[in-house]
Amino acid sequence: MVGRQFSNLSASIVATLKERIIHWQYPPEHRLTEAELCQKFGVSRSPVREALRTLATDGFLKKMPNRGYAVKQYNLREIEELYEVRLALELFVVECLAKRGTAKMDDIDALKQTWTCLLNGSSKKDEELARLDTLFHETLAQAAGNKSLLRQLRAINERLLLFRMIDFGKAHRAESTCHQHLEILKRIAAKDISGARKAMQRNIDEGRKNVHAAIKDALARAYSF
Amino acid sequence: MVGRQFSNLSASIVATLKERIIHWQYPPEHRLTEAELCQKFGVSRSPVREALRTLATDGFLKKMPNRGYAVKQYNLREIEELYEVRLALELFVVECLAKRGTAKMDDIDALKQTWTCLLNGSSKKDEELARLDTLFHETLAQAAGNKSLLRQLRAINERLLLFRMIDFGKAHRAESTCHQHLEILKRIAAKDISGARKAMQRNIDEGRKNVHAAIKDALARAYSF
DNA sequence: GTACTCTAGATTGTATACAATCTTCCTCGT
DNA sequence: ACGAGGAAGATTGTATACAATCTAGAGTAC
Repeated sequence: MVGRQFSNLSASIVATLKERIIHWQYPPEHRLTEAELCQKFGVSRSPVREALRTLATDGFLKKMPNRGYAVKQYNLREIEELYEVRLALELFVVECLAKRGTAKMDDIDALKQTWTCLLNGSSKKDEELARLDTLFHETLAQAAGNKSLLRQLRAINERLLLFRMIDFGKAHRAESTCHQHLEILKRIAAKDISGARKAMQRNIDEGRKNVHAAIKDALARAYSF
Repeated sequence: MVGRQFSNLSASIVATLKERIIHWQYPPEHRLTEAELCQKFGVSRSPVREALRTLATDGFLKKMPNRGYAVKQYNLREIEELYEVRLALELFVVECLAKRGTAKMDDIDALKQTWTCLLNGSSKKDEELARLDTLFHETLAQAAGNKSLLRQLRAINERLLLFRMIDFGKAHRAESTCHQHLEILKRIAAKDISGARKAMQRNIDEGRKNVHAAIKDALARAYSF
């Protein structure tokens, strides 16, 4: 939270808690009550209530009637579902882009450059790589020009970040991701719709498979408190 | 709001306002302030605040900093975007169903029966038809077994209801909708993936086109106060 | 030992009061 | 006539108090 300022306490609390949840600083199913957070943040219940409500609708917390909120523990099935929604949206995105052809190609050229560099040695840290990967997919969505779709994709990616960060801990992932991303860009430029879709599907499916394993690691780690 | 009970005032206010907005009982861009709603509903600011916030994140209201909230007026582009997201999600749904084949076919058989009946004369009122159409698409999504996707689709459809109700005012739409829906079901049953996708695309595209015209009607009507 | 009841605490839902900020419009000076 | 400045009102953000409901655990009867 260094540097960033928020207009109200509620937004600040949302950002702080989201950050903590994404970095696994709470055990799964950890309970959060209004009173407790009021104390810790030194504010009244009003902003805390708003923050909890927001986090629940965003899928980071779940509400337990009369028992407060708890950090939502996604199970394998739910994560698969999120990946499926992502797949549905992103297949549509690459189809749009491949159809359209040359419009807005400057963004896409920039992506090509970034990921070519990444392939040629310039290694990055895990978290940075996860960030660039997210940026890749969101840039494509942005180029497709549908703000509503972009917003939904961002919401999903934010939730999946919890697991993707673990995924990118594996070094070998970096190289294959580069190849996959460049393949997607190539197919789009060539207006090869079905090829672009298949390339995107491969990319997302590999992520999904790796996350499968990563989740087990993560859960093991999380429960080892 | 007859019959339905809500656990808290906030939920009740959300439902009431949503209903009113969907039925065009507010002029576009109509402003809603906390104080005003407190008076009208006879409650305090706390539940009203929560309700307004919820409606804003659901896309029914937009927040204007320091100037309260206003009924969101969607422009053509934004509606197109919502239709695109719907298309992306629903193409994925029919692809899943067509791949899977026979599982969960009881739901789909029920749909086939409903829409065959509708084709053979049993005419319905506009609002009922819009409801059945929504149900058709949501049943397919449910059959695909992805709760997250279903939730997103519902959120989108709820917003589009504002325009779809006008669309279904046209009588000729009913018959062609029946044919399209039955075609989709047939292709799914035949495991014809690309055929099912195309049929779904035709169905959604026709809706989109009609809504284009409907919006102009709606806006003309709404602004004629 | 088990099941039932009742109470104390926990927790949220709602109302209200106060503070801070922004908007708007009026006034005053040029 | 026109723009700057300021004051009153509108509006939200935050804190706090009270009410209602649910949970959980202790104690008791059998």
